[in-house]
Amino acid sequence: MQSIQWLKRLKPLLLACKDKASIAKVHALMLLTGLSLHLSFNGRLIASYANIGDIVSARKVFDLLPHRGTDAWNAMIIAYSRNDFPVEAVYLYRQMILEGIRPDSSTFTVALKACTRLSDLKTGEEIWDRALDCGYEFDVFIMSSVLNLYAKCGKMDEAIELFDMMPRRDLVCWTTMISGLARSGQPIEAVDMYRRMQKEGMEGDGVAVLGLIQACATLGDSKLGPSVHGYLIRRSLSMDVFVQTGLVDMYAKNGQLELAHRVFKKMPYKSVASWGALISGSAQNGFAGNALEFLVEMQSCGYRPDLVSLLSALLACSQVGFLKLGKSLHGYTLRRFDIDQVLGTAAIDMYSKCGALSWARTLFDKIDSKDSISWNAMISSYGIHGHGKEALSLFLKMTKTNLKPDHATFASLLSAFSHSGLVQEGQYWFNLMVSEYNIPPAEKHYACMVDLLARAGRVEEAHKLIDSMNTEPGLTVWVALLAGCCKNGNLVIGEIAAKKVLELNPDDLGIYALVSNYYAKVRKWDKVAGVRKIMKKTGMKKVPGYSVVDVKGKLHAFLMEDKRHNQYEDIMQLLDKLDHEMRAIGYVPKTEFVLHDLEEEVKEKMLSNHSERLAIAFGLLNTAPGTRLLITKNLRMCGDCHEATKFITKIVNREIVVRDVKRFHHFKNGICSCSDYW
DNA sequence: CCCGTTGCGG
Repeated sequence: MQSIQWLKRLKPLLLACKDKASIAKVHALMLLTGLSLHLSFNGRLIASYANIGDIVSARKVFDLLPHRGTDAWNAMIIAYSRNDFPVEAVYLYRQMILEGIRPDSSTFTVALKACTRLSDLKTGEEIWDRALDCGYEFDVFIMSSVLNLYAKCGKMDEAIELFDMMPRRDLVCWTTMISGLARSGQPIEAVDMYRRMQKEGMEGDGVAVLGLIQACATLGDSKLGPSVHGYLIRRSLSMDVFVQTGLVDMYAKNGQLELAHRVFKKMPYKSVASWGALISGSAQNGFAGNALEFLVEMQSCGYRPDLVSLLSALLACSQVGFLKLGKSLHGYTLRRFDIDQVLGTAAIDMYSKCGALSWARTLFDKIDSKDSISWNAMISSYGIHGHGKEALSLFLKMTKTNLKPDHATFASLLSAFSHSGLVQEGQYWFNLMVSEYNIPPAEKHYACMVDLLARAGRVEEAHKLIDSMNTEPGLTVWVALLAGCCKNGNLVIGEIAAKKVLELNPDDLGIYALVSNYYAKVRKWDKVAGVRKIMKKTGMKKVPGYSVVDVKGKLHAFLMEDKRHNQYEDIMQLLDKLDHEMRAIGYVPKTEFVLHDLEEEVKEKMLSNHSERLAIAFGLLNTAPGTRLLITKNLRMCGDCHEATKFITKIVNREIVVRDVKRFHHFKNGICSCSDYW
């Protein structure tokens, strides 16, 4: 009886222990009074050590116990599970079974959680079978763990089936289903699940609504998100760091960066993940500058950037061609984290997109444990630089390793062929992908092939390939076909492609620009007007085009008609001078690339005001003669600017490298490395 | 009686 009273008195004491010394003091007291023999008390001691992350001491207590009951085993399994040792947790569960200790509901729950962490469906099902044998058929704790196991292992259908069979469901089970659906790419079903829960008389808490928030983040619905946010406020649900970070992530993913920032600024306590959500959201929506500023701000606020934030920052560098910063970030990240494929792959991508293809290759050769993603990144790198042959030889090298080329590898390879106009190779490997590698061609593979054929002038063949598809051809293949028709002009097929593209209601202004260009090319002015009418409707993604030029390791960004720039006058003067010289050697402005109804002369003026031209002129003005220029554009390079740049390299005798959203263009002596396959 | 289950950024 006395020991129970001791237990009651020492329990809060033990829970309040924040360091090893104070736990050890209580431990010593227990040994002195003989309390250590009390089973449940030992469980608490193990838990206390586990709480402060001292797994070694926890295990020492466990090992020294003369009698180990279910509670002690549970405490040790929980200790492993909580401290990120799922393998050990599962191992201990197995040992417990072998030693004939009877597991209880808690044991199964925690062991299942550990399996979920490991994505080990097989062991999980085995544990669940035993739980059923032990009579825990209707235990909601075990059931929610099983639902979560299925959800995390990508078996959402099984989870739904199981969920529907349950006689009683608590809020945690509903929440598991809602966030499981949201994260497995079924956001609409997640929202439906929430509504179904409400209909059955259950109201969600903050955690459940967070599932809804995640659904909105993947749904990309700019109206549903704020309405869920409003619902959260109306019901005055707890807004902890998790929920608030979820909101930041949701707004950021939907491109509503101002709203994301507003929620973020109001957060009383921020976590590293909150910063990460903001940084990655900015980087992924093309706001590279903001992403990098947030990284700096994060550090000055005393937060240490973790791998996720750093990877997002690397992505931002590769978007704007910020080689200098990208390189130092890569170095910094390497020093802090183990070299792994994720970082390696991100860095390969960054180096190659910043124009340092050979550095990318050096890094690639240095990575010890390359996975197929590393190979794919390197193959794509050759592709965007227009080195189709090198991409192929690297691919062949990969087939000699024990890694199998997958659908993504072939997507990289085929796109490399299309950037280099290697039609025969493309057809050969496309066929082999299906017949030898048993990879069913997906939309992206067809898009590459259509692109390859159509741009090479084989528009009919491209159209036939689309007809042969087993699945409904989507937007990307029709856009590829139309782009080919735009280049080579094919009235019948171009008409079909343009119609299909419009039917699919793209939300990207760039695609409408392509349709408009096509109609302009075949002189169907009424259709051009029709497309422009659609473009004027709001609700479409308006990505402002900008170009960035690297001058002595410093970046300078230009928008179209950037008159605020302090060298604007000089830039315009230089462009004027170049314009005259260009015309003298055969340049004719391609005014069809201007999408407004204006006088020809005004259109020509607009062309020479494009951001890429301003960036080139600024670069020419501020670097020594002969210096290679590197320009990065966030959209496709304008066709007229592409033509003009060829002439400029001839006149100024410089190498100009432009990386647009699709690929690299190395301009030299009046020709471009893309052979006009842009 | 308690424990254990669901939730953030790549």
